[in-house]
Amino acid sequence: MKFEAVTIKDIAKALGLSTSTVSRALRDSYEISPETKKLVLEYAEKINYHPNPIALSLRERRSRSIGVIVAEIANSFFSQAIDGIESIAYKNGYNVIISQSRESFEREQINLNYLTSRSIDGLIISVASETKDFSNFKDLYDKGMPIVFFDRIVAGINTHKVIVDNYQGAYDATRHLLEKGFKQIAAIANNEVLSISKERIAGYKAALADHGIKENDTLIRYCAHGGLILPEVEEAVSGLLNMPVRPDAILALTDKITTGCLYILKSKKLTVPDDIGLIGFSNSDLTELIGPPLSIIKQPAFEMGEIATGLLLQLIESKRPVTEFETKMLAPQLVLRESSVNTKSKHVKIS
Amino acid sequence: MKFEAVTIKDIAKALGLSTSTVSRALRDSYEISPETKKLVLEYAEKINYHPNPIALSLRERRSRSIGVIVAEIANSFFSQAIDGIESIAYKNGYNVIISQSRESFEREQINLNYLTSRSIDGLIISVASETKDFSNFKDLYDKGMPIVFFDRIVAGINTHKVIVDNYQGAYDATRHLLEKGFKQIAAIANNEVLSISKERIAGYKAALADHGIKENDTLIRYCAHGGLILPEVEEAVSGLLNMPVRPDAILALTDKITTGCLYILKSKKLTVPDDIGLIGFSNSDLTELIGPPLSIIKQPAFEMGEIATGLLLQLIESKRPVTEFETKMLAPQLVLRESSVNTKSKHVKIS
DNA sequence: TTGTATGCGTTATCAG
DNA sequence: CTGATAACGCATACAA
Repeated sequence: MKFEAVTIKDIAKALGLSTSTVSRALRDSYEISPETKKLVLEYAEKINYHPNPIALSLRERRSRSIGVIVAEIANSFFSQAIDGIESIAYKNGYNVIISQSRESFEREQINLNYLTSRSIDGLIISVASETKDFSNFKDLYDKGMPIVFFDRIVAGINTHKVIVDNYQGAYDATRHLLEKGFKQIAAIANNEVLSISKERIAGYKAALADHGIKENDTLIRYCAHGGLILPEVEEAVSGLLNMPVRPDAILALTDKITTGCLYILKSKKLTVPDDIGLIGFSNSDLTELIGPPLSIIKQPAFEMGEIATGLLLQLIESKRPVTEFETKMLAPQLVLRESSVNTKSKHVKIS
Repeated sequence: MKFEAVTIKDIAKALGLSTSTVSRALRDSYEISPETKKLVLEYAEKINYHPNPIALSLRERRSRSIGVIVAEIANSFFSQAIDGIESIAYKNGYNVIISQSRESFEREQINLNYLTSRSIDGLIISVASETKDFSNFKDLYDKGMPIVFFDRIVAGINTHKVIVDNYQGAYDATRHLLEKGFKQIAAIANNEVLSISKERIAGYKAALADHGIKENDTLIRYCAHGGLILPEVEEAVSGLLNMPVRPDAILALTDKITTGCLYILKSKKLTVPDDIGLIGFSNSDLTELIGPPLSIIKQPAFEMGEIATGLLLQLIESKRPVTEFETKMLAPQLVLRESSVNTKSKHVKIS
């Protein structure tokens, strides 16, 4: 009843051959007699032999598995990205080991250590909102670990990064609100240090500037922990609503924050867009059903996962270090509920 | 620049010791001189030594990783369950390797083979809707692989299973529709062979019977592929709407089907509950924001993942075969939007 | 207390 | 064409 798997040795013994011969037969090696080969293959099939992947890993110094670290699995954006990651990994015979940072630097680093130390061949990561110190990523990368960053990237490490055009997404969203007649547009972003926050806030500011509206930093709120808990978003929203001059619209810059805003506005009995304007990043497949109609900015999460994995496997298998700074950019999709749907998607390589 | 990790051998060489001594020092073994131990530990710390988990796995015949197979990662129910799984695994030092069947039997079996053959210590699985042949699970289990089924379980294998009280959930939902005055209640379920379909349909029928309504099998539709693609749900919905006597309400028996119904009804410009009643299983964190108010049945997915993992780790670590048939049951939560929120949760052990 | 030898399952190298 | 041997990194039974 014990779980005893069959090994090459078992086959060798049963057939009166040496393990090396059996190995060669299974590997379809060049020098092997057809009869022996047939014999071995048939017997292996019969007793349902499968090579032990761990032994293979030890020998080949590769685990054929890639690590993934995201803030939260149960978040539409990330789960869609993981879907894409798994798809490509599966096609290429790789396993996907997932772990979540829950926006905690400490937990991220523990997972990082845990996954690395040679049990993964490469890493795909979207950094935690708390993370300010990227030296461990840098060290790991310098030691030769293939890494691809996605969504929340780390500047200063010359490896692949997969992101949407966050600047443009936020710009478009802000412009949409402006065109709808909103004037005092507030923005709620994830932690200030994150690449996505910086880029999105920059797009927001640019849109305001282009419409001749003076930016006002008191209208910008950050959620230090990525809005992981509702009270954090509530504080931001309440802070905005209690301002002397109340903003007339909110731009929510992540999935989590958009959802948070929806709940809080609902609890405060504020309807969108009559009482207050709202547009936000969201990847839920239900946002388009939310009433009153809510315009959203949707990221091509699945595709980002696919692309990131393709690049990572390329890095892993070519074994060559990335010598040039490459970034793939995809445009996020602005889904306007009141007007037409604007679907643009493109790849841009920037240097 | 190559990724050369430091090994015990490196430490041994540097310190002029044997690998076994170093190993013992690191393992905090019984007989080892304090000085040597200190020396080794400090040096290991200094050069950032981490044991190679693959070598450990080979030697200990355990990988400290568990496999998870679900239909789709990008599905709220499953991603929440995976969240729970990862939480417990993380706490216990286990890795989680995920893969998706996409409701395909073939892909499920490939993943199964892939994950097993000794690279995982245990398996948590929710079977694909296509799967009718469970012999591979049975064989695997008989060979000693610890397995825990969740949500979509397999009868006839005496191992742990984690499910909600599907019968009761569907019963409550149906009763809710009946109490709202709906008479002709249709049901759309996942593949007929699935445990969840059978249990939920049974609950649905029982509620009808208890209200003196004769069950009508033409009002029950199944999605052979779990409603993975929208057209499949559309066919079911359209079929129902085109019936001579059109049903006045729909009970959607999975997340995917509920979302599908919402989209299809919307495209047909039918509003809920004025044009047609609707209640469904859903785990999205946005369903409660959908307008008009939609009542849903929400499963404790996160907790199910946690419990399944706890049980699995117990199986793995105790190494004893499950001798008694155990099933943990949790009541699903009926979230009634129009009335009060009914939150009941309990553990029931059935035999 | 420490060192030597062995094995976990596999493949590559080198003899035969 | 096939077999013996070493090695991947680690832990342990056995020797010293």
